[in-house]
Amino acid sequence: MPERAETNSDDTSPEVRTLAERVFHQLQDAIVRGEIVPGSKITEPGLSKTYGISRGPLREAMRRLEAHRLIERVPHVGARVVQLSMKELLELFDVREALESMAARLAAEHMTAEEIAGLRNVLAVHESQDDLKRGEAYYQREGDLDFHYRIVQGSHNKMLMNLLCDDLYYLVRLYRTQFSASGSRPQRAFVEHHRIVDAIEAGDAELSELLMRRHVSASRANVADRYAAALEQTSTQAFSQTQTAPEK
Amino acid sequence: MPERAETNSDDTSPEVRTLAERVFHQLQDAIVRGEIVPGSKITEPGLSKTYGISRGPLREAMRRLEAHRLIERVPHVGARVVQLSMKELLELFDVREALESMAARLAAEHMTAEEIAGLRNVLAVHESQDDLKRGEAYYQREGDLDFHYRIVQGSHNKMLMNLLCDDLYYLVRLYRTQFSASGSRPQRAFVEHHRIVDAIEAGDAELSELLMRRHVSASRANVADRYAAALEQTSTQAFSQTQTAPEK
DNA sequence: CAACCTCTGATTGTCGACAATTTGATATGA
DNA sequence: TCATATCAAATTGTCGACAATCAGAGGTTG
Repeated sequence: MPERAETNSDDTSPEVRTLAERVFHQLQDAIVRGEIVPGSKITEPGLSKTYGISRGPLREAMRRLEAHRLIERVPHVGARVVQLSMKELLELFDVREALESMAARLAAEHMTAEEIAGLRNVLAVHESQDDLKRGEAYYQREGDLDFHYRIVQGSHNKMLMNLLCDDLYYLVRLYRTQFSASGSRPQRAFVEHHRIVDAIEAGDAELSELLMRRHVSASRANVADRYAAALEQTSTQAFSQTQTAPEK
Repeated sequence: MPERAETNSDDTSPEVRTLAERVFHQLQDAIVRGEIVPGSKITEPGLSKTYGISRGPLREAMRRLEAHRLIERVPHVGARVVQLSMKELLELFDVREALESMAARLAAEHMTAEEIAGLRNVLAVHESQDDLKRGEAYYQREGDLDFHYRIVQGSHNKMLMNLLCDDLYYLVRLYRTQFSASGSRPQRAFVEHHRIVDAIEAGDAELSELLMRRHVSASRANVADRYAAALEQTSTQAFSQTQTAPEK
């Protein structure tokens, strides 16, 4: 539970001792949650006024957002929030498949008993919420990432953790708000999660890797299928936007 | 050949229209080449004077270097050039194994005839230099990366390209200057390179992935073995530094 | 009417100065 | 001698102002 530090609305959180840090996290949250509409242009004077800080720290925060691929900057022109195309989304899934399968393999080798217990606990929470039948949204939105988070942590590979947790997962969350449709194959994904934990607990590195690879791959295929179906009946309801022109 | 834009000693290169951009690339090169000694502290006034720019753009460049994991910053304290430990180096190899095997798989599916021809040409250049028996240094240092570069490009996955070429490969080069010893298994790696290209040309995605995975894994094992051997005879000559205390 | 040019407004890039914090040294005391 | 407290120098964080550049409105010309 104390993993991610979110909804830290303001002031002196543990690691936010500088204005640039704080506004970086605030902007990151705002973008991931869709509060700043994807594709829209963001100007330095505007943000400077909104967050009540000077342009100096703001520019540093934007540089970090750019490095995390949450905004795109063009010299002398400006910056705008990224807008993932379906192509880029599928690319993201390929990277996740490679990285997370490796993470699962390493997790099977290095995860401690406590970490495995915590992982099982996450599954239990999901199960209870799934029984309530209304947890689907939460399950797919944040709970699913909790599961993947813990496995990456269990790999005990700091570089892997940085890549997945600090870079890619924010993009995943951004996608989930951009394409309003959630993955929506809860029960199947749920079973897969259990199988993966079983393999990790058994210390079966190869199986863990294989199952995680299939899990991500299936998720990717699901998204691709739904997209194709939505394209068929051009009444694009499920996928709110596909390639809408950048506004303003 | 026009791939990487290096040795752009100064001024108006194609994409370097701002001071922050330029000093970023200059610092990146200086760090990767070891001109700035790893672990040493770098101060803003110092760099500001060295490169003749104000601290504003300099700080933005440093933020980018931080995002690329080439320097480490502590708020209110300062920044220092990263110093890879053997543990981190092995972690880097695990990430490369995951990412590059995926890249090889995608390359087998998407690489064009021209790209494959270019790849074969790279191998030919390596071969001729290997015949000269003195190309070992080049082969292991830059030529090897050329090969991997092209395969990643051939994956046609922009996200993968960004991760590997913009982030990890600079770390790889940094490691090669830090641990002065080169990988040094040229002939074997050379054969493996050929096998991989064969598989890609045949469009065999699974085989390409497997061979690349083994290739990176073998490289990792080689480094680990050499390190263990160097540790045995504590006269650490091959590995210049293992965990030297940060200086100054 | 369309294409091109000009100019204005706004935004980005850069700089120097001031405030806040840390680090290391010096001095003081037990 | 060791530990602690104080202080000064340097470095980092932040700000406001100026210069350079771009996007769009409006007018001109073919």
